This record gives sequence, structure tokens and C-alpha cells, in this order.
Amino acid sequence: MELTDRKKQILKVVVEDYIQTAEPVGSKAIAGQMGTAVSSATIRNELAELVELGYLEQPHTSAGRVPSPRGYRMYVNELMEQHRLSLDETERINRGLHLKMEELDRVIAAAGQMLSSFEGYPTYVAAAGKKQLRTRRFELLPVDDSNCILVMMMSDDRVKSQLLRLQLKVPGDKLPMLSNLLNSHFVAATPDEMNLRLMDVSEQIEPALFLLLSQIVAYATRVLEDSARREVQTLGASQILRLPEFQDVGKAHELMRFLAEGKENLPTTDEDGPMKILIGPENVSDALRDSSVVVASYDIGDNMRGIIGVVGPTRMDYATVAARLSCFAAGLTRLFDTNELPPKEEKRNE
Amino acid sequence: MELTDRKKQILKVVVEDYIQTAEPVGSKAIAGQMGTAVSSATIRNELAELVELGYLEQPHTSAGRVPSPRGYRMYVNELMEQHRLSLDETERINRGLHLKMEELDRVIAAAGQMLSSFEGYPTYVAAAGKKQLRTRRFELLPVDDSNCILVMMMSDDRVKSQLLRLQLKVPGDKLPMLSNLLNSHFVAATPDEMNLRLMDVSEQIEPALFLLLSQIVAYATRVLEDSARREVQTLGASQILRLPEFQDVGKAHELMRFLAEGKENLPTTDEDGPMKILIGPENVSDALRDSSVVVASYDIGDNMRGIIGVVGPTRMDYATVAARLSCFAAGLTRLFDTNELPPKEEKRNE
DNA sequence: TTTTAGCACTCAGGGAAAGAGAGTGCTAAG
DNA sequence: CTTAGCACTCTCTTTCCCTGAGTGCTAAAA
Repeated sequence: MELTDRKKQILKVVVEDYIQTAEPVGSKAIAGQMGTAVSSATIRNELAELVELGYLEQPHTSAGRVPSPRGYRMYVNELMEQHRLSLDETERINRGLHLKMEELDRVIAAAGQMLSSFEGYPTYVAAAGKKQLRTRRFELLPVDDSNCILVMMMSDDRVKSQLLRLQLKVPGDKLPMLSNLLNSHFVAATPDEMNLRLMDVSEQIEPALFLLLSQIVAYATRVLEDSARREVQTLGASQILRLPEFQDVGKAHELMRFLAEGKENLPTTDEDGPMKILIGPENVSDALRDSSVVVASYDIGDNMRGIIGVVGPTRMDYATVAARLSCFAAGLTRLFDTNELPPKEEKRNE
Repeated sequence: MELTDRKKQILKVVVEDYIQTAEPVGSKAIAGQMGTAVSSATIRNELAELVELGYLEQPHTSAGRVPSPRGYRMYVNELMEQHRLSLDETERINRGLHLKMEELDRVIAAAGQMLSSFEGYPTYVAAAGKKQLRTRRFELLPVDDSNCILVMMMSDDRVKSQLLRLQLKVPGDKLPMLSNLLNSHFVAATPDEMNLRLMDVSEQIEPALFLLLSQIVAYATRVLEDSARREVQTLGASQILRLPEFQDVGKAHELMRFLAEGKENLPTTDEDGPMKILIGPENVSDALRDSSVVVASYDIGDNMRGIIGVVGPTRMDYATVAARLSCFAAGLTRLFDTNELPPKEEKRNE
């Protein structure tokens, strides 16, 4: 059943009032905030029906009304007005994002930190490769008798390097040979393939070199696997302690533990959509059943994709949070866009 | 004035009982726990004097006694018995430490995480170079017309690399020349010196190369500075919510904010000592005034030094915490000892 | 002089009782 | 369909009282 316009209007007022005050909203207050002049009694009748329909809840008989998850959902889907960020704020966000030019993880973490302090809620961020990473090129640089440098370039243009401590002395002039071997046999390989190929060449080369080779392959495998792993960082978790819904230490503890330990289970955006809102029980994780999550995704160059999300009480200012989040996501995508702004080599850092 | 043996014994009982229960300790309970048979009345007299002397406090007239910071200090300095970890536990710690072989930051963070879950308190970790880091060697590898790879080795044997996006096309055959220039003019330099030297060579080379050169120098400078910066990580902050002293959300919030935002001000060990215990008001930071900190340091190879610390209520089990912390510090030092265990190149990772 | 038993006293914590206030549901009139 | 009026409900706060743990003091015992 479709709600009448007036019911929707009332629902909207209730949600927005409750978002601000965290107190059940009474009929009189609603009447005051509604443009059209209707008496509180009328409102009361409407409220009773909205409760009936499951959009509102009543903490106890003689209290005001509180939105139910379903009410929030309706609000988010139909009632909520697009919040327009002030130019000033957009500016501030973009400026903040451009400030830092460091390693990928840190830029993202800094963004999450900033978002968290804007919203007053905890946030989380993560980045992961879109497709399986592969090796692209190897280079071995001699250092001295017992050390050499391994440089490895990956399919997403990132470069990793590492000092290799040689167990057995390998004459410097063997390195180019080994380097060639790597580039001929171990390029464009996924972690799984690496080890297979290692088997293939095992008989072609002398044992001393093979030892070094397997050391290199092990390192490369780990780097590839590491980059594939999506590492979630949470920021500003302590913010929840400001909120009235977490004045109960037990509840606060539960959520904070989840944010610290179970963060891998925080929601992601769907494949298609750029943003996703999960309200209360819509969350799968038990720890989030009384909270809401808004999460957006952004592109990191062409090969990676990241997410940035906000965790808050169901009584969250969805309009503003969603607006800010889009702004952040857009800003990050722009920041990582390789086709723009030439002097940005730093962003591909690791 | 020196305390009598019996007073010390009583103080010890009070501290240890309070550490366990977090409840003020009464004279009767003390009488029960003391080996020598004395009546509670006698204890009461002694207690009154200990309060007089500032070793104990009384929350209110008719409550038991609670150790004052001074009491804890006395306990830590003289009364506390060396806690001996069980072999099993030492084993577990060392096994846990050896498991991970990743980037430095992560190994350390993993150690902090483990420590935190052992103690049930928040922990913090950090690592920093002992002396100013310098450049040691540069290498430029061609990729294609508009990209090349910069490899840079530092005085602590770490290697960093980076894809450089060239603003102007630089013919591949110019790279060795540039590489030589770098190795002849920019080696063994601190960040400050780097820029000075850049000035020196500015006229010797053509503008296109100079642009690239300054890009490289900027990158190198940043890397050197980054490595010098001591980045503190805090772990398990939410643990405090389990403690009775932080059932007050306000207090919990204050400390958690500090752990998240002011962590740079967390105490370090002194130059000399390997471990340091700070009790309540001995802490400089306001947020730690009601808490205690135990911090230990460890060596990371020859060039770096790290700290690992525990934050808890003044009512902390100092004996156990100190013992575990030493074990962790020793384990980490051993883990990072380059002169041992040949196949460990990974630990010098970044 | 030190220790002990005895006893009155203090004070925090918990529970019951009472009052206030906000808000509802219902009824009857507009 | 809307509104005014009114009785009713329920939480929250305050107050009061009681209980119990633990003390401090005094006077006797060692």
C-alpha cells in the first residue's frame, strides 16, 4: 500500500527530527514543524497508522514515535532530499585530499580520517586490485658478493624492490643471465603460475642459482598475493562514544571490537552501484544490527578499486553523509586518475 | 622514612588484591591474606599510618583502602616480585613473533596486536631510525619513452623503487648518464643536503634532465624523511571498555581519543634503560593521568630502534605486564637481528 | 609499648515510593 | 475528516530509607 502524501510528510518530519535529537518525536512537535496547519490530534491518528504499517515504532505506550528500519528505508529511498554540500565544504574536502601525496594506503587512510572527523562517525577504507595482478618485468642489480637488489614491476605499473641476501655467493656476472631467465619464464604470471614455472626450469640451471631463483619467486609470489588482499582500515572508531545510542558501554564495546577485529566483514558496494546504504537489520553482521552503514566506491587508476564507508547509528543523517561520501569518492577517483595532472607519479606508490 | 617490613607486606597485599578485584581492600581481607597472624585491628592501625604517609588512599571514610600512585611506585620499585613467564607462554610469544615475515610495520603491529590480546590492554608500537638516514646508491631503469624506474638504496640497506612518469621524453641512452650523476653527486646525503646539491648541479645539465633530476631528488628526500618519522600505531584500544575504571563513557572516550589522535605523545623509554614504567600522574599527558604505561624498547637491526608499550589502569598487573613486555622486546630484537638466521631478507622489507 | 576485642559511627549503594511531565488514545463535537 | 478535551499510561527523577561493609576509637590484655 502506497502512503498518502501527508503520511510521507509526517514520516519525513519524524525521521529528520529524530536524527537530530535522538529523542522520540511527539505529535505536537510534528504539528509544529509541518508547514500545513493540522492539529496534533490529526497527526496522532496518522502516527497510529504509520506504526500499524511498520514505518514507525513506539518505545512505550506514552512516548513519541521513532522511525523503524523500514521507516528509514522509505526515507532514504523516497523522502530524503539530495543534500547539497556548500561550495566551501566541497572545496575543503578536495583541498584536504590533494594535500597528501604519499603511499596509497596512507592517502586513503587520510581520506577516511578526514571523513570521520567531518561526520563524527567511524569510517572504513580499503583498496584492492580489480583483476589478478601479474608480474611484468624483473631486474637484478648487483651490490656485492653476498647481496643483490631485486626489482620487480607488476601489471599495474607498481614497482617493488628488495635487497636479497644471497645464501651462496653468486658471481656478479651471473646476474644478467638470471635476470633474463626471470624475464623469459616468469613474466605475466599469477602467483599460482609462478610456482609451476619454477618446477619447469628446475633442471635447466645449476643448484646455487636455483636456490636464489626460488627465493625470488617466493618473494614475488608474496608481493602479488599481498597486493590482491584487501586490507580494511577503520578510523575514528572512538567517535561512537559521543553518541547517545552508545552510552551503554557493552554496546559500544561490541561495535568497537567489530570495527577492530571483524572489519573484513564490513559491507562493500555492489558491483554496479557506486553507493550503498544498509540500515540496521539489513546488515548481515550481528554487530551492525543496530547501526547503519553507508559505503561508496572509487577508482584507483584503471586497475584498482577502493571503498570508503561510514558506520553510524541507524539514526544517521543519511542525506548529508551520502552527499559527503560521494564527494569523497569522486575526489579520490579524480586524485588517482592517471590520465590527468602529469606530475603525479607519487600516487602509484606502495 | 623507611617503611617497616610489616607495612611493606601490608602494602603489597593491598596492591595485589586491588589489582585483581578493583575493589577497595578492607582490613579483614588483608588479615586473611597475610601469612603472619595479626588481627584486623592491628592492620587498621597500620593502614591508617600508610594513608598518613601517602601510600594508600581511602575513597571515603568507611571504605577499604586503595593504593595511591606513590603506593604503586613503591610496589613496582621494591615489593613486586619478578614474574616468571611459564615456558609455555614464552614459547607461544616467540612462535607468534616468528610467524609473520612481512613488512616491518606489519610485523611490529602484529606483535602489538598479540601483546594486546595477551594483556587485555591497549598497546602501542613504533619504530624509528637511530641516526639520520642517507642515500647510498641510485639506479635508473628504462621502461619506455615516458617512463622509467628509479631504484634507490639507503644507508640502512633498505631499497625503495618507484615508477617515474617523465614529463618530457628522455632518450633511454641518457639514463645511464643521469644515473652516474646521481651516484656521483647525491650519495651519502641527508634530505637537507640533497636540495643543496641540486642547486650545485643545476647549471651543469640541460633543463629537460634537470626537471627529471629534481623530481628524483624530491622523491628521495621524501623517502628519507618518511623513514625518519616515527609513526606510532595503537592496537586494541577497545580493550579498555572491559575495565571497570572505564565504565564511565566519558573517561573511556578521553583515553581512546588520545590513543587515536595524540599517540605521538605516548611515552618512550629513556635513552639508557630498556624498560620504563609510568604510574598515573607520572605521565605528562593529561589523558594518561589516571592510567599507567609500561614501555620497552628493542633493536631493529643495527640502525633502528623500536618501542612497544602497554597502556592500562594504574591498577595494572605490573609484574606480569613487565615480564611479558621484556619477552616481546627480546623476541623482537632477536627477530630483527641481521647477524643471525641467514634466510631472513624479508624483514628488511618496507 | 604493642596488640586485640568491642562498639558506635560513617557512608555508598540499592530499592521502594512518590511526583512530574510528556504523550497517547479515545470520544464527542465541529 | 478534523479537532478539542480529557483521562490514562509510562518513564524518568528525586527522595527517602535501609543495609552492610568497614572504619576509628577506647579500654583491656599481652
